[in-house]
Formats: sequence, structure tokens, C-alpha cells
Amino acid sequence: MQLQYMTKTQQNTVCAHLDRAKLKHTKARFAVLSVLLEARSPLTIEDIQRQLKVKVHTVTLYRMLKKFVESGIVYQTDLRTGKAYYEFQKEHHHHVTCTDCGLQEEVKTCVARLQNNAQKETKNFKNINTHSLEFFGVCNKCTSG
Amino acid sequence: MQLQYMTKTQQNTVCAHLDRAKLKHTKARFAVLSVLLEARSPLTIEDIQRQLKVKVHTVTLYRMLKKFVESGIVYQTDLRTGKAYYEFQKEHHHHVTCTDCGLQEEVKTCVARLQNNAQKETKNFKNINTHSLEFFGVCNKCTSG
DNA sequence: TTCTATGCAAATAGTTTGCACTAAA
DNA sequence: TTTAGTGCAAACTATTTGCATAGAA
Repeated sequence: MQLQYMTKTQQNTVCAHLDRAKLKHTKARFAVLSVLLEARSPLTIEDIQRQLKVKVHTVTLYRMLKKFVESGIVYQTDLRTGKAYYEFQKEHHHHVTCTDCGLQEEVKTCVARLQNNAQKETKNFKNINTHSLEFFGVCNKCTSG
Repeated sequence: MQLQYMTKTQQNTVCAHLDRAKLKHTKARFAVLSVLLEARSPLTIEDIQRQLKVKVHTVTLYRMLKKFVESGIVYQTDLRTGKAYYEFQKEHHHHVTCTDCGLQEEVKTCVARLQNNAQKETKNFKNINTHSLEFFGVCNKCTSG
């Protein structure tokens, strides 16, 4: 498959991920992952659809993203807005979200060590696989305004 | 207001919280907070409604819980099930949730220090007010089964 | 009496499901 | 040619909104 809207490097990244997850290479998947690769903050299904250069049905997006999350290509998170946010799983990181305007900023602060502590503490779980960590506040713009 | 289903201590707790939040003392609010005080894990709106000894309309529950969350009486969290979970804000803590059966366990492990790190790191936020931290895994029962 | 809280009906938003068709391997 | 992916219609679930009534301060 030849895509004009992706660099060779991006295509290789995408192919590698799809192969590892045993998912077929389709136009729709390339298009979606290309959007996610370019994104600078987590995107909703609607965001993704708006940014797509190819038309992909909403239902397909939901099913696709679900697979991506299951296979670890994409990280799904909840930003207290009532909808799911997705982002390409690069280096592990988290966000601060403005509870007023929704502004999002990435922070590298992570909780891997605490996951170990929780692991030691729990009695019902031999393995904690993952975590979700989000910070909330009011951003400077909204504070002053 | 006299409630037979609450201890004196619980009533005092509830009153204090309502006063601090400048919310009126109503039967519905006492009933809901009583359920949350007894709960040993986060509850959905549906859970709360099922456990109520008094009939409270679903819409009222949504509005009530929203106020409680805003005023810090109740902690709202997302457990990746598509609905909101609520719990009385006692000592700050978090959960491990089984991605198979939904079993929840409390853990004391917290992230207050990391919130400070994030605070130092961010450029857009003078104040980070709160965070959401959840761990996910497959519980022992589901692992063996 | 005044303002907040509640109930009811209806709408909205996000997400899921069933089924038929298409396309990748 | 077989199985996975996609589109479309419709359903479903959680949550919100508008408006009239009831109840706390």
C-alpha cells in the first residue's frame, strides 16, 4: 500500500505495529494511525474523524480504536469530559487538563514505581498491568480571565 | 431532620459537609450520602439508586452527585466501564480494578508527590487541583479461571 | 416568601450490535 | 477463498435540559 500523506518512517512504524498486533494493513488504519502520529494531544473519535483525509465511518473508528487499545498501539484515557480520548503509545506519559477550557499539556511525571507499591499492597491481584493517571486544574489563561 | 437509618455520628458528618458546601439538608441528600458512607467500593448512579431506602429520581441523583463532586464531598472516578463511579471522600486513596470481572480493591498508594512534580513541570498551570489515578489488571480469580 | 431541590418528559451524546458487503492475505 | 475489516441502520446506555411543583431556610 502506498500512502502519499505519510513519511516512509511513519509507514514503517505503522506496519510494524500492525504486524505485531496481527492486524491487516488497510487504508483506514493507516489514515487513523497517521492522524494519531501527528497529534500533539489525546484525540476523541470526533477529533480523529475531523482530521482524517479519508472518509471512515464512525462505527469503524470505534471498532478500530478498540483493537488498537487492546493491542497496545494506542493509549486510551478519560479526561472527565464524558468521551474517550486516544493517543499513539509513544513514551509513557500523562496530562494536565484544564477543567475550564480543556487545555491539555503533557507531563513526563509517571507512576511506574507506585504501580509496584500498589502491586505489593494488593491481595487480589498478582499482576497490575497498567494504570491511568490524569491531573486536573485550571490553566493560567482561565485563572486570569 | 431525623433519619432512622443513620447513626448520630454519620448524621453529624453529613450535616457538616452539607453546611460547608452551602447545600440544603434534604431527605434525598441524607439518603444518598448514607449509602456512600456505607459503601466499600465506588458506586455508579445505578448502584446508589438500588441501595437507596428512599425513592430518588435518576435525574436528581445526577444533579446531586454533580454538586457533591464540585464541592469535594464526593470523589468521582472513571473505571473504564463507560459510566461514572462515586465514593465518599474519606482519606485519599485509589483502586485496582479487574479488567475481567470488575473486582475493585482499595490501595493507599497515592501520587501527591508526583502531583508536585507535575506542578513544577507544567508551564500552563499555576495550580493543579486534583488527579485521577487508577490501576488495572486481572484479579487472581480471573487469572486462574 | 424566596430560592434551591426534586420529579417528570424528552432530548442528546457517546458507544455498541447485527447484518450484508468489501477487501486483505 | 477464507477471514478480517468496513459501512449502514438501528439500538442502547449514560447523561443532560426545560419546565412545573415541592420543600428547606
